[in-house]
Amino acid sequence: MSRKGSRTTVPSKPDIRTVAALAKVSIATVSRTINASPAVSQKLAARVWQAIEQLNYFPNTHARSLVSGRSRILGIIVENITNPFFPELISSFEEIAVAHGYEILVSSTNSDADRLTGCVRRMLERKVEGVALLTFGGEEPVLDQLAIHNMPIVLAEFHLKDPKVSTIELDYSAGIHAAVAHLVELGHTRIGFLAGPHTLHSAITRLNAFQQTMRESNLKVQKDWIVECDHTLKGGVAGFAKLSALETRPTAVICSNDMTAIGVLRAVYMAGLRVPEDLSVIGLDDIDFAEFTLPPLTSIRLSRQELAKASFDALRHQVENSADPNLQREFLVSTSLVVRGSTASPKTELSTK
Amino acid sequence: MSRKGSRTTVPSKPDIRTVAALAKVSIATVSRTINASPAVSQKLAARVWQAIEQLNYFPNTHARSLVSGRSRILGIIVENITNPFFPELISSFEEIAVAHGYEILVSSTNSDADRLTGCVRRMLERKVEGVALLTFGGEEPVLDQLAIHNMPIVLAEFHLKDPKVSTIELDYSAGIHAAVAHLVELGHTRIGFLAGPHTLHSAITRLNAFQQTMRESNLKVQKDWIVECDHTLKGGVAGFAKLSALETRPTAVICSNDMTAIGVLRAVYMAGLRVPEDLSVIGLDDIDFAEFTLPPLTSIRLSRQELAKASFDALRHQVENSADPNLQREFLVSTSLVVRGSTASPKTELSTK
DNA sequence: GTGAAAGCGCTAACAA
DNA sequence: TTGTTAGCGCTTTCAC
Repeated sequence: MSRKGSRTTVPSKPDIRTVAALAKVSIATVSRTINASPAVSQKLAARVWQAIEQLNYFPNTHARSLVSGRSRILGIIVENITNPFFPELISSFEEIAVAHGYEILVSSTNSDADRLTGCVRRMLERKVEGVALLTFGGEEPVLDQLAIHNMPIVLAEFHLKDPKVSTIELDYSAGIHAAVAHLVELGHTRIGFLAGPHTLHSAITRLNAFQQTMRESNLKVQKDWIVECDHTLKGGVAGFAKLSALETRPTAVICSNDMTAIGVLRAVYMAGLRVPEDLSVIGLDDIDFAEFTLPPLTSIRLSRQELAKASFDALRHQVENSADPNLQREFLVSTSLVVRGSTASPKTELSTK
Repeated sequence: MSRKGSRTTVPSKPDIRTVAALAKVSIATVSRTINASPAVSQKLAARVWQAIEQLNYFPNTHARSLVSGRSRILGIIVENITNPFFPELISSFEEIAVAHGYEILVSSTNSDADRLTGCVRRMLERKVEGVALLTFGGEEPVLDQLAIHNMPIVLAEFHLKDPKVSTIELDYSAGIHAAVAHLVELGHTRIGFLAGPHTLHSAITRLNAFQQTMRESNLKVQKDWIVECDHTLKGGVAGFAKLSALETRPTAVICSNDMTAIGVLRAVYMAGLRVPEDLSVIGLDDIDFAEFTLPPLTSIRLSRQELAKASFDALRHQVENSADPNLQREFLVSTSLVVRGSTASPKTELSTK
């Protein structure tokens, strides 16, 4: 059977040997040209490129991956693509990856362990070269699976003594410090915290950073001023409901993420109260939306660009230096406060209630 | 050279022949078992599955794709992943695709022709089996490229006489009719429209649907009540600025998408005015956020689930029935009005100004 | 029902 | 420098 079984002369999908034939060189030379091997003479390279143009040829990545063992695909698994924080993160990650010749495979787990397992499985099947596990929690079930396959991974806020695992540490203290200081300066002493789900590392770290900061600032935080929400808009609404049922309420609240904060904004409004007059609220993440809420949300900024860049760099380092004995790396992404309109001095009558 | 070059006995990546050896069958039988070919006896199939479990084996998709010519990857290209409409759409699409054994490749073009070209190129290289081009405009430059490769595609609001191209028609009239009727009922007669960029099909269709509806409702729309924005939050702010500079202003405005509407909400607030008292605003898309804006946004719902499902179905139909002479299909996704708090009767003094 | 063997399109030795 | 060739891991005839 002949290799090229096309029945017509229609511009059928060109093949490396179609190119070779047209350029009158061997397929090896075509391969070398494509891969920018220095061992090709200018003359032949030119002929090859011309043939490539003419045929509108491009290599089959599956064949390439199969033989080279390298797919040039990176996986990125996020917690919830519906939280704008993540699309912004993915967008940055994609941009950097594509610029470096990598393709990305995106998946969202919605904090569902089964979905996560499925994602990882599919990524393993597709032979991704590394995975950025940006779920901020719940990654334990797949860690072994990934380790078996010796897969480079990067985790946020989760340390592992494995040379293939890099960590991105998020330093919330700077931002949270600034947030508390900002509130104190405005005259607040009763500051609450709407936490994220305790299953998320990020939620715990954020809460801890808050408590630590409050201690350092000699501010007491009443137990019921800390309420666990779920990082969603609805969760913020529910969180505020709990807070407003209290005898002594906080005059300001810091939220574990912006979605929660936006939910609070909404709930306060529905309760006939006003932000920031009746309650100051501060978010965390500083998603693009934060600037467009009513009132504009004061938020602790966590740079998606930095996080994406750190993730990519960690992965790339591991992928491209797999000989290096000490691959594990640690990155630090910091936070800072962006003051907008959702914070103000507490009303006197309320603050003494 | 021996085929299995592993230097150790460490659980190295199992291969189809590792499985075959362990199950004491041929690799063909393993392949048949995996692919659920009926021509395998229960007995052998059981042995094979056991070996697969034991080795924690799964097939190499690149090898599979290479030989079968099918990658089981679908591409989805959206306009702007930063607009929550799209993550919601992608999320649905992914869910459906994964449930049917497909992987997806996501890309966002940001309405940049070069980026689009790059996306398509990469998808072609990865041998996707179909592409959902949900950019709502600007897809012309890549249509030929895709046609050359005989790629099944699905387009929104853009018809093409090509058997490999399906179209999803979005019926805005239902929703826009309802929106205008709602405003009229509230007493509005001066209704403006903040359009999307004229480079987007969806923007044009939406504007046309609005104008048509206004005509049918015997409502005059002043030329400068229609202002072109860009479907972003900032664009909405800018759009309102233009509107408020007018001599005679509309008392209500329908926006081409929710992002624009949310921008308007913000701009009105900054101008010291109020929604809906001073201006009624209606969005389009009904993204999840719409329910959480202040006031909650009245919006024309465009179901992401329906759109995702129609896109997937169109693609799947074409991919799996490529013998069918009449592959081209057309889907219709409808819209409906969701009334919330951003619309009310116009203030008398303003409406007579 | 099962197996042997021929490639899918490409890269990377190895030869020349 | 360039070409020849042996596979990468799998599916799929074609014999048995």
